[in-house]
Amino acid sequence: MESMIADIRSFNRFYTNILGLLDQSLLGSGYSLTDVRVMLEISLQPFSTAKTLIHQLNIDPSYMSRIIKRLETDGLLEKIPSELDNRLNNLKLTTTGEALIQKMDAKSHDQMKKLLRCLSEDEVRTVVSSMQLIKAKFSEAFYQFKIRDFTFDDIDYVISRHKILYQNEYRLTQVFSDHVDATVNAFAEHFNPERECMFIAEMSGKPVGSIAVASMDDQTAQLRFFLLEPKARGIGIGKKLVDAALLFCIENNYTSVFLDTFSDLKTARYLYAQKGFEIISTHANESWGKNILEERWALYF
Amino acid sequence: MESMIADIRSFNRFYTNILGLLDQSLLGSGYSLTDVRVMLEISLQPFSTAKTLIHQLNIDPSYMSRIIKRLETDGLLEKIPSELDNRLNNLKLTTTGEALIQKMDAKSHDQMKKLLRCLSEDEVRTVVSSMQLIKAKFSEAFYQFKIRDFTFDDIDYVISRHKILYQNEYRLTQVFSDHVDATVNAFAEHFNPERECMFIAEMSGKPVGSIAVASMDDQTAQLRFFLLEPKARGIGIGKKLVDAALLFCIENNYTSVFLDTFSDLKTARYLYAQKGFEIISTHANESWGKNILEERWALYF
DNA sequence: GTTTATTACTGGACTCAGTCCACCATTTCT
DNA sequence: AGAAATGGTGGACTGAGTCCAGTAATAAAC
Repeated sequence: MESMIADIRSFNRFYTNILGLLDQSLLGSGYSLTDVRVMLEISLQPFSTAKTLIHQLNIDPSYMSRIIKRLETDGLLEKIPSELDNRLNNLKLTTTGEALIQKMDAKSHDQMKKLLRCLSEDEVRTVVSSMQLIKAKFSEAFYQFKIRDFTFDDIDYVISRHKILYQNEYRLTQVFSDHVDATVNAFAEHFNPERECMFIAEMSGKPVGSIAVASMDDQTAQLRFFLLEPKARGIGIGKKLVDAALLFCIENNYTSVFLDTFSDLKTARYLYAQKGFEIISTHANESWGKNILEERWALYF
Repeated sequence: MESMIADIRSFNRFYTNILGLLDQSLLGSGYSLTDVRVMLEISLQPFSTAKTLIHQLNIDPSYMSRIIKRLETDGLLEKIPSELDNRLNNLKLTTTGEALIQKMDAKSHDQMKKLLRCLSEDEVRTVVSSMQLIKAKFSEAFYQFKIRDFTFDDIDYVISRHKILYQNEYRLTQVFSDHVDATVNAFAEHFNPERECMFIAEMSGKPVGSIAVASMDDQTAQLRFFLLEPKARGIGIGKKLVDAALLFCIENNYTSVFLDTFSDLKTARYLYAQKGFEIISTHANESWGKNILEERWALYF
């Protein structure tokens, strides 16, 4: 065991060097790693506020204020005063900002591609699966998360976090809040344990996410209330939640599942696409906030 | 391929966080990561000079000067004026300095151990082997390795690195150093290119390892001077060196090969056993250091 | 054997990233 | 309504690291 720990520490030193070399791609852009992380986060979740970024990226509030100010004067992002709370400013990259992020992302992607040019596709595949194993085990070691059935005590969590996270991240209106209140409560009230389910993701004993399967008819299920706390993102929990829900659908002989989401939720949309979902209809919904493009995704087993 | 690159980059972001958390073990020590890297390097290679550190760790000369000065006034290292060149100062950690490094190393080790406590030994084993795979493939991608015949210019490298590495890693005495000096020089002097060979492993053009085949008689060869720099370990180069040496033995009609090693060299011993070597005799040798159990391994074709 | 160039190192002045603290405006709690 | 909490901001500061201009010692050139 001792020698394995030494091996892991040796890998850490090795990988520190690798990451150091890779970070040099940002050099010369005039923006620090932190600046880029901020822009990336805003790009992934438009209508973030300074607050959410401070927590997600673990940056000093004062420093964040300065970064945002600088990026704003550089024309890379714009502040949109929140209608719900005058202290808040929703943040959104300008087209210039998006373009810069895209350019950096492409550059970093190319750099990695170039690095891997001397490895065969099969070799890269083994590397990727090794990385996934490490990520999974380390997430487990660091955070201890699990997915469990919900209890009625979780309803409050699901409602309040849904409201807060969506409001903060996507600047949705009170109409959306009321909608969440109503639908979650209705779901819980008419809950049919034979045909429906709700799962809660826990990280170190605290709920950090949710997903539900609601029965539409004998053949058709709907995924609902899919939520993941920012701090729990990017370690495969979202995927596991969706997997658990889809497994439930298959086991219960549903032949199709659909879900409603909107175009800003990029990570979630990527996950749906990966699972085989396809967009079957879209429509603008202005009552939940400005410029919301609702989408209905469906998957047929 | 594109999505695999995305996966790798996702792993990089994840692992950046992990490493960030781990680095916090240094916090509160009053020394920066750079300070520690400097001390570690001096600890591994005593009598380094500022010059060598500047190149090895890629630190600004002026900054290095300041770091050294600070560590000196803190009583962690001492400057020993070089007798050959008055501009040079040889650097050596004081016992306080060594103790500090040891303490930090132990702390870092414990931290990792604690982190892994919720994983089974088997799980850790899979993590370690995944890491080794990544290290091997990335090393291949980042650095270019090759194994080549030695030239007489390599003799100095083989002697000096043998001394330094064995002294650092196994606390061997001056007697061992002298022995290396004598045997390597003797080998080079009486070198018979028809029946003997020495291979050098190179990483990005710099020697990182060696192995030699010495002729004992028509039938019997001896493996000698097997060495691999720490940074080049764990990526299959040692195996390649031994393979090259054994191939040479077979091609030159030797019927047996033997080698002398000692019981502390666990990784090397594992490699020998894998190749079919067996221990044919052991004896304690106290003149090279404390508690050295010498072993003679042999392989018959 | 003196001049010139190079090397190893050093100190001053500076930049840049990030932190700490005090403060304001707004919102929430009671 | 008043107290407490929240989101955000600017001033002053620290600490890491860089740039440049030296100095002393050594090596090379003529």
